[in-house]
Amino acid sequence: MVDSGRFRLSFSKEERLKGKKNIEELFKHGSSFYLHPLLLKYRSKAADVQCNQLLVSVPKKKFKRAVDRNLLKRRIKEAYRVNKNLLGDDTAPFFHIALIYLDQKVLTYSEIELKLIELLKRLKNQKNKEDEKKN
RNA sequence: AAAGCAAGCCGGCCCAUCGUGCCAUUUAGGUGGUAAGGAAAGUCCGGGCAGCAUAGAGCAGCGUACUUCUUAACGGGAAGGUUCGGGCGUUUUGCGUUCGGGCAGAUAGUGCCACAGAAAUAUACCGCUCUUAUGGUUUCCAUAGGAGUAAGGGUGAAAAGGUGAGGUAAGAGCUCACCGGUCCGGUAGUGAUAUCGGGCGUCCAGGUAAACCUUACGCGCUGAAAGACCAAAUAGGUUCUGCAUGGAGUUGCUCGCUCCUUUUGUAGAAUGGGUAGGUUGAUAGAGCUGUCUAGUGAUAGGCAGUCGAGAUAAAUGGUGGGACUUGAUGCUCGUCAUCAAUGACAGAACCCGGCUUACAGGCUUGCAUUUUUU
RNA sequence: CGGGGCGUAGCACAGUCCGGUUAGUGUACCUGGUUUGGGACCAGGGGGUCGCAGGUUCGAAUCCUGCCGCCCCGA
Repeated sequence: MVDSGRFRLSFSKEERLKGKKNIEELFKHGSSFYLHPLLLKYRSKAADVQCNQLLVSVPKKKFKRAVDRNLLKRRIKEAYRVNKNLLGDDTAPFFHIALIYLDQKVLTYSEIELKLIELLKRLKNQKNKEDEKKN
């Protein structure tokens, strides 16, 4: 399942972050990058997960209409789906990731994708550093 | 044909490809099917469903308010009544028609009615009329007082029915006619009411109940985070068993034995509650489509066909191409090319019936206007 | 999903329950005075679709209805 998911650019239920505990832990102890308009929070989870897990959030305060929030979440999830191989191979550690949209306007898909690629590259670098430390 | 008003309906297409939820199938790859709305929205009403409460009735509280009907129910809807306003027709101030807004009770009681005004629920400020006294220029006028008066003036949103005639010192439903009001009776209607006849001038007399209130009717409370079920890890509860231990008795002492509303520790087993988490509730229903019957209609009933999302940190998106609409630009002015808007409002969260609000564009019907053709 | 509250001058608030005088207070702003000048102080002044739209009423910031915006609470 995990391998096929990685090669086929899928984004299935297993790759979504859920559960109150997981999310509270991520927001309490996770590190973060910010690149307008996205805030990326992450926390490495070596042991108990089989793949990276993602959570997307668009604040209700910024977008009152449910249509706008759904559209942005879909665009972000799509951008992650297409570009998630930038995080590298399927070796541990895996991450819990939260993407929070912080702009006031609805940006187009191409704009969001560019920023997300940049963020994923940064996260990859962070992962490599951690590996070096271990070695 | 054009623009306008009203009502109703539709409200986003096609192909390829990469992905998402659910269902089916399959040897685990995969394949097939299916996937938001008319408002899914606001959460303003009403139900279903679930738990708790509950003998019955009343009080309190909340809601509704012309009539009849409709419905599971409603503050929704239908038909009717009445009144006000607009349009049209007739005709002349009535009737008809159409569109829209209202609708229990103000003689059951209480409260309030600022400012202005003499007076705001009761009144004599100015005025009008008669009269007494005094004075004068003795027809008449002035001053002071008494009586009558609600016609006129002025104030105000509002001043004890309107118009006309008679009447009078001046006036007044004081009297009369008409209109309006109210009460009683007849007739028509299920009824709101309508209409006819008669009585009432003590016609008892303002507004406000979206002030308290009265009357009639309705409502138990909570809300899917309801409720039901399964249940890891950790800690702890209860019971049983083993071992160790404390106290009392037996005894001179120890062991042993017996007892303790069984002290404490430890090991094992069983068991209930219950958290994370999961399953269910939860998608075939007051369903949809067609047709027939009943009814003015809302709606009801029969028959036939049909299954159209079921997520839960929450499923519909990305890319490329083509139609279509709109806008801009270009010019060899064509129903051509290029570019842009990827085209309104807006995303199911237990389910229904309504209401309210948002909505680009298109289509249909009706109404009246203008131009062209016959 | 359910419940509650708020919206009044540039800003922070009264007034709303129980309708009626010019919608008031502080601060900010403007003008003048005071001072060598500034601050503080004193005097005067301007500034309001009372969130929007309907309705009830003679009269609405206030009562009723429907919208809009903001904030808070409940797992």
